[in-house]
Amino acid sequence: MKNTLSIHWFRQDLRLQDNPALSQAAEHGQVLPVYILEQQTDARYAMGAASRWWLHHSLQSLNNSLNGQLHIYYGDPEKIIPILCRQYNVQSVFWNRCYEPWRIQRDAVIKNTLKQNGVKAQSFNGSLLWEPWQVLKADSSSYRVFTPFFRKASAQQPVGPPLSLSSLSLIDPPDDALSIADLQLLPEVRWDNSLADNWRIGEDAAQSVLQDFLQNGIKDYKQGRNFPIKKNVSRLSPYLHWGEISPRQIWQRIQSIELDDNVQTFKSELGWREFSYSLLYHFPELPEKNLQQKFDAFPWRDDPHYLKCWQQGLTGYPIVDAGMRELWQTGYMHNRVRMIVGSFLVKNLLLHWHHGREWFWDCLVDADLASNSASWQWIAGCGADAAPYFRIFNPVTQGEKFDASGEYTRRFIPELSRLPDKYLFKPWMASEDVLAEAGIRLGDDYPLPVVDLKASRERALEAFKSLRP
DNA sequence: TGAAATGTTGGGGCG
DNA sequence: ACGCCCCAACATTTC
Repeated sequence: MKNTLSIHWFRQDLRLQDNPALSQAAEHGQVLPVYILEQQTDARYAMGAASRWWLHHSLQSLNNSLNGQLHIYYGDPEKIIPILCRQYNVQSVFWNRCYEPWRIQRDAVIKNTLKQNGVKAQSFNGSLLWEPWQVLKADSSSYRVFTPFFRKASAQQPVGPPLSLSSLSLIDPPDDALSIADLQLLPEVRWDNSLADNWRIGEDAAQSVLQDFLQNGIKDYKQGRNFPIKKNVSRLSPYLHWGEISPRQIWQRIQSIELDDNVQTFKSELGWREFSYSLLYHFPELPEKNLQQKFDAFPWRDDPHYLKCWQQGLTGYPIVDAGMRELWQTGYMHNRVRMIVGSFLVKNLLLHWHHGREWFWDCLVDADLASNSASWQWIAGCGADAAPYFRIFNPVTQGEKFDASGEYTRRFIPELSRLPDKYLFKPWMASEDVLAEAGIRLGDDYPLPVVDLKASRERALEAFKSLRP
């Protein structure tokens, strides 16, 4: 082994296996493994509370895998990394690329600084199957429609095999180094117990979640993924976001399974993640600006009461409220239900998709700038390849169709647990007798509908019509 | 990766 | 037997 020292700068790649930058650092010699909690001045990009909670545990797990030798810092990487390089006489700095616009700019500055200081700086692809500049149309412009994007991407040279890490020779952190606890990532008011019940965090956990999905979930993925009570979704999104698993590791494992409709559908879901990153890269304003400009004139309402009802799961529509409470309690929401609550916020309540983006950003353990922004634009109808605006989900029908047994809804809305299936998704239709029998006083134990479905649907369609010239 | 309105068809009850 | 109506079931159109 050569007698050199490299920094591996951990970011959204909190794993040891299939980590291109880390493997490279390890091959160069000794490694200084660094995590920097960034001082984020732009509130739009500051981590949400659920993300901070996950990060705390993910760092714990990573630090354990590194024999407690992870170097923890807090502050501005532009300053910290050059200082570390001088302090430890570091020859090279390696990291895996991130694609948030502010990070792309910032990383470029750091790379320049390091090169000027005579330090080698090199970045790698550790988070995507295809980087945004690798999937372009014939005229070098980027795709705005998913299907051709995914077709083009899939036709590219096959995703390479994951890298393995042979041996790591690490540098001990100094005695006065920060601990993970010093980062104060956990909430002061300890609301996180219900999150902890739902997740195992870290690289090993990610592999076992994948293993379980491949053994059980994927068999009926195409159909089963629509039913929030079934265990057909992978729940890999937070692990992917934090890089506890790489998409390449998942892709490779899938290749060994017989390619049927279920596998194809799951692959295309990984494709949607890639598509979101491509959109964010080529349209850096994706988190803010409507991709379809005509939506700039959309007459959104401003109604804090509506918003609060939605956030707290008190809209009076059980499938919507169940989803919002699942989000609050577990840091996650089943994808089908995300579409239902999204449609409800943007269409029935006529509130700006930015409100949904912000709430999800704060509550989701898989909060991801690319996926979150692209998905809210999709459901709002203003995005790329979006759901047409007039596609408005009916929360009663959706509940009856996708949670027919009511198990999901009753799990998160226990006050409705004794209401018969027939009225579970429309409690306001139940007679006084039925409600009394179920022990429910509507408007008291559970809210009356915050808006009328038919009227709010028509209001949304009117609002949409106003955009047409 | 909708839902509602509207249109069409065909079986069966009934005068 | 026949026409008429009703309506479920399905298909198409519209938002």
